[in-house]
Amino acid sequence: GRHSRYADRRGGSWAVVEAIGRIAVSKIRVRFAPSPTGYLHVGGARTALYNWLFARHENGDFILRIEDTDAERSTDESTTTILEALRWLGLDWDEGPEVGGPVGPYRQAERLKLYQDYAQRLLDEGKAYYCICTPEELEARRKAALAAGTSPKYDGRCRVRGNDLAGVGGKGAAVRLLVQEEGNIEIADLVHGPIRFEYSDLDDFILLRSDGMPTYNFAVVVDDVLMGITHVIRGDDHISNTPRQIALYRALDLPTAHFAHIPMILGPDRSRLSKRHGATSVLAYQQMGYLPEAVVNYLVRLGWSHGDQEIFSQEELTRHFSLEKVGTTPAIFDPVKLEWLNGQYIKRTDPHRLTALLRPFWEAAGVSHEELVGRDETWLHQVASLFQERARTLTELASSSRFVFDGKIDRDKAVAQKILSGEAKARIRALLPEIEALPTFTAATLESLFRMRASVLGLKLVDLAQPFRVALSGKTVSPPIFPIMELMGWEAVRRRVEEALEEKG
RNA sequence: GUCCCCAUCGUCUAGCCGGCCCAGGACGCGGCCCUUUCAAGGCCGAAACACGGGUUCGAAUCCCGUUGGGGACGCCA
Repeated sequence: GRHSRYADRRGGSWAVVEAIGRIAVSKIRVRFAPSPTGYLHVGGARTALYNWLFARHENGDFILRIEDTDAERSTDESTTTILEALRWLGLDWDEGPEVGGPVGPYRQAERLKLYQDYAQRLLDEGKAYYCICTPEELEARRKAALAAGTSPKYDGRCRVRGNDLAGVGGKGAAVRLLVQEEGNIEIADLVHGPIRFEYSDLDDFILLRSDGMPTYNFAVVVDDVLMGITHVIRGDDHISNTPRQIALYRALDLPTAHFAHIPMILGPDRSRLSKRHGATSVLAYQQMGYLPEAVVNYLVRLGWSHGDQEIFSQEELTRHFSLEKVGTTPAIFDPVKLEWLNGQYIKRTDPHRLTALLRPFWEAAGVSHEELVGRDETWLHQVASLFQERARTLTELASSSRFVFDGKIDRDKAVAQKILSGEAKARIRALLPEIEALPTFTAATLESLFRMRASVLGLKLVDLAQPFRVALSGKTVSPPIFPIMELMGWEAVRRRVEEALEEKG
């Protein structure tokens, strides 16, 4: 069974025995292994999320590994950003950068010796060989093959030469795996079911580049083995890498991990999600005023479902998540539904947290820092809660509630002209002294005054309230105006209204 | 060119070890209700089993093929 797999594994290799000795043998172990060549995008985030949920559900370990073997493109800044995004989403890792762990280091660039040792072992056993073809030659041959409409596989020309170190020198040569020609490889994929490949479709792929750096496929297998990874959960686009990796497990004589390939997330044009499809960076959603739990909830439902349920708490997610319920169909990222979900989460957020989250967004919307710190907490909560029902993002909430503070307002000129003209202005002027004469300035007293005047004038309440709304907020869209007026206070209300009345047009 | 994956409303999906499905939920869209506006909420509506063959008393569900989409084939990951 799955829980005794480590016992089999112990015979495999000295390093494995050593590494595995340091971790619990019956635990599920999964990993998320981004390459630090950019920000964390929503596709990667969902892969991380599924790994994390699987680990939490199974009471296993979630490991973070940085795949930075491409020195050209990897940056520390990128690593930092990815870690930040994962933290923001609440995906904490049990082992990895910054937290350490028993089978580290967790950055591939710091594990080069390990890969070289394993490559040497394969070389010694005659399962790998040196290749002295230059990248330029290979590139030219590949292009020619593609242009000719034939298979661009490596032809194995260096294979026959043998590992004559005197001739090759080892230096400057790449190391390739000698792939057998007969037989097949079957992936027992936990999402797709069995997938079968022929060895003959594979070529002798490179393990170590001529500069000694490992390639992706090689480093992944060495690390997954040494880190005791039991389940590899990753994107569909890795299916065709899997037979290569399994060939490597076999050459190394080690039991393979379980694989689960999840379908990719596509753009609206059904092609791979990319920058031209708009915001794909996880942290961009933070900046646009999304709640991490909304993003998580949206992402988890892209490819996974639990009956008719749409909204899940984190506890429900870890309780219900299972790979069996992950679908096989690629999903299109729909920002509109994300926005809806975010609105749902904003509505459910308690005012304390909401207010805390809102501060930077209010400042970004033009509320001064002084104004913000000058207001007491309860007042801020009231403003936040008055607007929280109708906002879909924190940005939207902040900008629509900005006018309640003593900041400038952006009056919608067209609307203002229409609503604040003629008779409406006269009504506002007539009402101001009456409001001032009110014994108390509260939402309740304001509303009853407005209702009374409306009935005397033979108008609807809205006809009287609407001009005030526009005068105060600059827009027709806002929460109930009387509570807002109460929060603003009589002085601010009068000043705003008078400013609006003086405006031309 | 070779290999692989996928195929239910516009989108996310339920159903898929066959009958409970003339296909359910959600977003979005349209309408109505509620309402001082906008939202939120409630109710109603339009909207899908890619196509063709089988197997079967019976298929969205199983099999084959076609078409369409996607991925991989790198000294990128």
